[in-house]
Amino acid sequence: MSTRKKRSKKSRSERPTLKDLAEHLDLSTATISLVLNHSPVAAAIPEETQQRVFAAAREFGYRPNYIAVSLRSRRTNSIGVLVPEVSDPWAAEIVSGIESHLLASDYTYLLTSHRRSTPKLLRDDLELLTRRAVDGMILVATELHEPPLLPTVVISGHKRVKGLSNVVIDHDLAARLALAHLKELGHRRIALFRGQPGSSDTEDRSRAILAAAASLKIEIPPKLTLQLSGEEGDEVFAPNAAYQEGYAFGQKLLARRMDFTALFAFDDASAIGAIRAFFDAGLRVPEDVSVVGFDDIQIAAFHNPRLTTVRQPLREMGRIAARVVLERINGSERSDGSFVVVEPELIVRDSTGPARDRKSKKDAR
Amino acid sequence: MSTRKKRSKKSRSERPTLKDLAEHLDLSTATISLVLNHSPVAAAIPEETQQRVFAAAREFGYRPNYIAVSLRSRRTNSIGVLVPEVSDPWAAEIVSGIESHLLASDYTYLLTSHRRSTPKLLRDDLELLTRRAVDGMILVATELHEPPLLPTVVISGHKRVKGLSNVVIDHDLAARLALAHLKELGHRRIALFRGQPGSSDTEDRSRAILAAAASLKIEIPPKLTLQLSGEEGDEVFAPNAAYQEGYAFGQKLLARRMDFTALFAFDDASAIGAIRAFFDAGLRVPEDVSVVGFDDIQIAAFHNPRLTTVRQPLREMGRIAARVVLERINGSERSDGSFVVVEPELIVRDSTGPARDRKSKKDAR
DNA sequence: CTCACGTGCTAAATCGTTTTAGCGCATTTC
DNA sequence: GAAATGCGCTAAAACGATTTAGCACGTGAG
Repeated sequence: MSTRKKRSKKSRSERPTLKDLAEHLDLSTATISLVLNHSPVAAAIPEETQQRVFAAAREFGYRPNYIAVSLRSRRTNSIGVLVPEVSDPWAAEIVSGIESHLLASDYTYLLTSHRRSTPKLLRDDLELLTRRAVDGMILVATELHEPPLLPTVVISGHKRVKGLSNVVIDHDLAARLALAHLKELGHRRIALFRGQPGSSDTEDRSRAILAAAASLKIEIPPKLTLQLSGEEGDEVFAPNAAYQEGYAFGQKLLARRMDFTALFAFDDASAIGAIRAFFDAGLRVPEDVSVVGFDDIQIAAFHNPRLTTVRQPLREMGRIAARVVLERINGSERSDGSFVVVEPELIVRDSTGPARDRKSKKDAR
Repeated sequence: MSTRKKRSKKSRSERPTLKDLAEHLDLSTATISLVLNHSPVAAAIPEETQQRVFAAAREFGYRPNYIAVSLRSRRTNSIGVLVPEVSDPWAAEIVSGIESHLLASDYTYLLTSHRRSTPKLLRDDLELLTRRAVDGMILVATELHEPPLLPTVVISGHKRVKGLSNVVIDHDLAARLALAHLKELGHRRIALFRGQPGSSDTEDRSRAILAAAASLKIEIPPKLTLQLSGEEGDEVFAPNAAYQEGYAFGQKLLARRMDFTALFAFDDASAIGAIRAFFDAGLRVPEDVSVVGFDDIQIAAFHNPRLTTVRQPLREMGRIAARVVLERINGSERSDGSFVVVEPELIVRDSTGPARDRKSKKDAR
């Protein structure tokens, strides 16, 4: 191949550019670009020339420089994804769903964790992603208070903000499913873990649970509702915060008068933490206390006891969010302040059982 | 401010460019760039002009266009990170460590999962990242067989390849810690889960374990060693594969003659899966079988029973890997085929206990 | 013969920055 | 009085693509 010689004339190991091809083919870069991109303008170029171009591109292993293309086209084919913490299994599963749709659509994503930091730092994260010129954003469980500058969708957000799309779960249904199940098992007075104040799901879920409890005549006394991350106002975000807090709050619950027969935890992680605390205090689950989680993260089905939980289709939600941002970016989709609502599902496993009657329970401590 | 007027003359909502500033200040873009970047050349420019430039930049909210800077400087300040699967808690924790170092160093990263696909597809992943013009790569538990084109470090890799840096754990120490612990508890014949054939840790860990077993006179019969993902050769990667396989293999183990008193699992996930299988078969852990995991993922301390495991400092390994790529990219670090070795630690919890003697065990089934 | 149109391309602008070479002028040096 | 130096800045090229306007030439119609 004489071409090899020609190529090495310029540079050994660098990737070939359009200019290199142009020189080799004795054509202009314009022509080559037109042909390679199957531009309609290229219709006028005879088949034979086109073949020469394709052949050369193949031979040289030509790949367009992404940066240059981005500069010209003003799009990077990348999405910014902001999660509370990557190593949280719940978030990881959503990210996995986002990823699968994005990569299949020839997009990449930049991931950042805000670690539940202050709103001010959150602005920095958004600023970072914007500076990196992402085409759109997906915010996971993170509330945005002002209209975004880019196509944005938030997963588990509930604010109706202009320019924002939301993917949410039907919390009323979720609450009814879980509480009806507990009621059927005889539970009448239960404890509740509310979410972190920063988490965008917290308010809506609590509201729905309280409403369902009222209509089902289940008591959830304020004394027995604990807000995760609520009291210490900690800036530092421990890696295993979710389990850890469930544990601490399980203990806190036990320290109060133990007149509840079930716990509805904010998520599976805090449920598992609480179960650990109950075990350590000599209680059994579900014999002494029933526990219902939320999310159905992977471990839920393998934990001991297997966790009864309200399943969120996390992966699916990620995929939907990805689809929606791409639609907003590429299409003429209006979807301002739109909501996509997905259905929860109650997965009954082994962490819930018939309620003990109150008196014997008190002895159990 | 008359500037406001001047700005809106050109474009309302677009970000201001150097040219906009230049027009406004009646200077050239060159000068402004020089000043803003504190270039030594700018030393000749009088303090007063510099202040004018800074002030205007602040007022206009000027941010250099990342794409343009990248095109010129031929670096994107981004790293490609390739993991088997994002939602695997083990990988997620490593990613979290990578992220913390990278973001602190003003780098971002592109994450992709290869989902243990074929080597051919893996090439596609690398190709994708290369096309996206990352400055370097971190491969997690993924073997590379040829010298990389970019600064690359692999976590848990063991190939000594030119141009590759490795972050590995001391598997000999890990094996000795775990097996000595089991021996002390009276275990003499144990089962073993080997890793997935694709996982770069598999071989080294197995070798170390077999060596340690030999020197401690512990039997690990081939009949009782199972290779995860080894037999079905499945292309499809289930999300919860790790737990699931542990479960399936726990059952498989029970189906064989149950003449082992302990299981050393390849990782915590398969350990937890196996424990689930043992429970479902009516066995207790650790009373009937002891189980040792590997990794110490977050759930390990909260599982029931709490998992005894060989701790890998996953987050730390991620951070180290990030540090090393950045050194390779920016510095004159040679580090060709270098190895950074981190220390494992045995965390004894509740999934291991004294070995039952053989006969009574057999009855237990 | 002239005009229109089609064919097969290319020149040049553009995206937004960085950076090198150097210009024009004033002052100092010998 | 010529040469050197310093000052304060700028022109222009470069990074690697995309895309619009249009050129030069040939053919066919009227």
